Amino acid sequence: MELTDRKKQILKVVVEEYVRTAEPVGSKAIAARMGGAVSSATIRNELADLAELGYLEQPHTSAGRVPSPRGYRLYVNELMERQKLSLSETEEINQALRIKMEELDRVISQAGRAVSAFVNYPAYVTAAGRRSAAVRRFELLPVDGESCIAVVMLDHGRVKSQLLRAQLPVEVEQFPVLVNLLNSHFTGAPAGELNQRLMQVAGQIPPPLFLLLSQTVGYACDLLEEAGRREIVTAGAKELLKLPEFRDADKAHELMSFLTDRKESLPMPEDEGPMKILIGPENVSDALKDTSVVIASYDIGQDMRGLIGVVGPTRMDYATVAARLSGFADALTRMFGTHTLLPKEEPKE
Amino acid sequence: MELTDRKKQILKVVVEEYVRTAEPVGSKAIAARMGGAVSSATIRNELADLAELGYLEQPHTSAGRVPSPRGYRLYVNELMERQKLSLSETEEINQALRIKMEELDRVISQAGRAVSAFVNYPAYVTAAGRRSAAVRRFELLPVDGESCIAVVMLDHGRVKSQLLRAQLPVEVEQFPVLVNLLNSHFTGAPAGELNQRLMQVAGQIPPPLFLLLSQTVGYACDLLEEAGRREIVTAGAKELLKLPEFRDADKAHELMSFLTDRKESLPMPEDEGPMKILIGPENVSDALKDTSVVIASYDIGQDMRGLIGVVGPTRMDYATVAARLSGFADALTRMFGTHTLLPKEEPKE
DNA sequence: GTTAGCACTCAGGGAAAGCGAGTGCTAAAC
DNA sequence: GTTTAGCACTCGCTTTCCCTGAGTGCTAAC
Repeated sequence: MELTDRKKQILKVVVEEYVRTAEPVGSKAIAARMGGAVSSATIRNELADLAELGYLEQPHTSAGRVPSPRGYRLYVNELMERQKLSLSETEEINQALRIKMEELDRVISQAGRAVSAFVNYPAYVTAAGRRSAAVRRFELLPVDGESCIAVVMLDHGRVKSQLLRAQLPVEVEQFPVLVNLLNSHFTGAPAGELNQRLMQVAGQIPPPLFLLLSQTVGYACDLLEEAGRREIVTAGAKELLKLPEFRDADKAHELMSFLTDRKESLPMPEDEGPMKILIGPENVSDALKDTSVVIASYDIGQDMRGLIGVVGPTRMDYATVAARLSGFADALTRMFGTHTLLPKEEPKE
Repeated sequence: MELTDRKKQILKVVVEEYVRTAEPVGSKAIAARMGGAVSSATIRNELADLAELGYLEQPHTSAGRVPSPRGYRLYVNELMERQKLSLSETEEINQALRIKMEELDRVISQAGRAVSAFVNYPAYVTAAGRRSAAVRRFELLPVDGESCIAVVMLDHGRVKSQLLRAQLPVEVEQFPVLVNLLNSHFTGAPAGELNQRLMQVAGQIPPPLFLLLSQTVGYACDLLEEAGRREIVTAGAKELLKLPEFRDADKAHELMSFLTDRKESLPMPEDEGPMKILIGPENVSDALKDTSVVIASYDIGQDMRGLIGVVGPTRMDYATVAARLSGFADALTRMFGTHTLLPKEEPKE
């Protein structure tokens, strides 16, 4: 038995109708939506074939048909019409991203909320460097005899600073020495190596200075580690409650717990494709076995990359979600391209 | 009719039993829990009195009794036994707060999650200054001819920095001039005044410098505004789904939306008392009319103050929540007292 | 290959019945 | 006056049963 064009057409109608109503779709309804060209009896024959081929399922004998994961997959791969965003939708995205680009974390969490509100499903957002970061430059600003501000400049122009307190007094003249030492020995190296280098210079400088030094390096290590660790922000878990498949509080609770407490297990594809759709059992995590995830990637500067994902029931409006999500990803890429949050790395390096 | 000791005792049992089981409490159960000193018939008479006095309600004729908000209030004010935290609970709190004290925001959001997990209800956390903040000191670190790092030191030793790009080249020798200007004209003032001062010096310095100056001041304004604005973090909304009163998805959704989208309306008492309990209709927001909120405050340094709140059904285990919450608040206060995140303000000022 | 017709299936909804926890009242006991 | 046993009554909840109707699968005719 082969998959004729008409069968595909019917599958498409079933998916779209089921997505809309969340109710199994009957032969009559399909015949109606196909313009009455064929009768419901014909449709029934076709439906039986589609079920046998594994594209449709039947909740029980006397109910309509529901797409199987395989059916959704075919729909997504071949049948789905690529939607374009309307002008007002594009405007909505831009509006949502019209935020002060302060820290990356904030942008990401704001983006998460916005995406979720935009697609009406829970969403998650991440950003991670493609290679490990390193300190580009150190600076120390004396505050008083016992404390100073450590300024650490990372790649991509990210700057962080913190107040340090040396327990022992340090001469102001010593600071340039320390800064020199920091910049000559502790720049350009990955976090793991910094502590080794610290050990190497341990004996060569007086204790008060070393204390400050190690505090600064420790701070830098923290920053690098934090920059390397990808932070995952989830938003809009509450959207689940609007869906009929999650009216059951236990089910909703389970997935929400997953979204908030085990974010790390959310799918984070490494490959570079612009968009990925995981349907039901295609998901690795058990908790996502009967949900679908749509993931788009966006660029942050040259070598950082982020993901936006949307989690929903397998009965998801893939066409709309895909369109909106990729619109969002594009907007983010554009925004990071033009904005000053992460200026281009200096060429002279 | 007066409120005898025995009536109070019965009310206490009703509250505690109802909190435990979420089911209306019957006369027999009460008699049993009071050691069989009186019969259920006697209890019934007392229950009728308590209902008439407004401390109890009856969902329907043939059901047991349920505390009214007034009943809970009496319980909280007079009847509730102040619980002490067990050693393991104290340890659990300390464990949860054993985090790197990086930025205030992170500490707060981590604390929110921890509190929520600890009491099994949604929680929220805030921090706000008691008076408006001001910049204590500026510093500019040249990076190359066109950009520099602005370091802004606020009260309480909070330091923030950002990379600025002047569109026009600036001589390195000019930076100390600029820093002087910044420190002499733009420190100690509230955010609102900074822009006025910027106008005053506008004509007196060359454009490239002024550009950098205004960027720096703008950055400082943002920081001050951000520091003044109290950020509210909510966590653990999903805990609601475990409660029988929120098995209804719509109800849960409504409260969750409130918790995530209209946080600002959560109760934030101004008065200094260490703990506040709002029961059902005592809440101002409609969305909280049949929930209760328990709020504790903690100190951050000398003149910042934070709140932790817990939101739950009126049928809340007030004794335990109150004990755990105040334990948490104490732990936070202690932590901020000893930690270096916000060192004491220098006395010489 | 398509269609009309028809018997069959089965979830969902509503009515009816039974159950049981709990009440309120009365009258007797303390 | 307070407490208690006894008893009739109430009423939400659960179960059962029946009915309805949407939808199917099959067969036979087109």
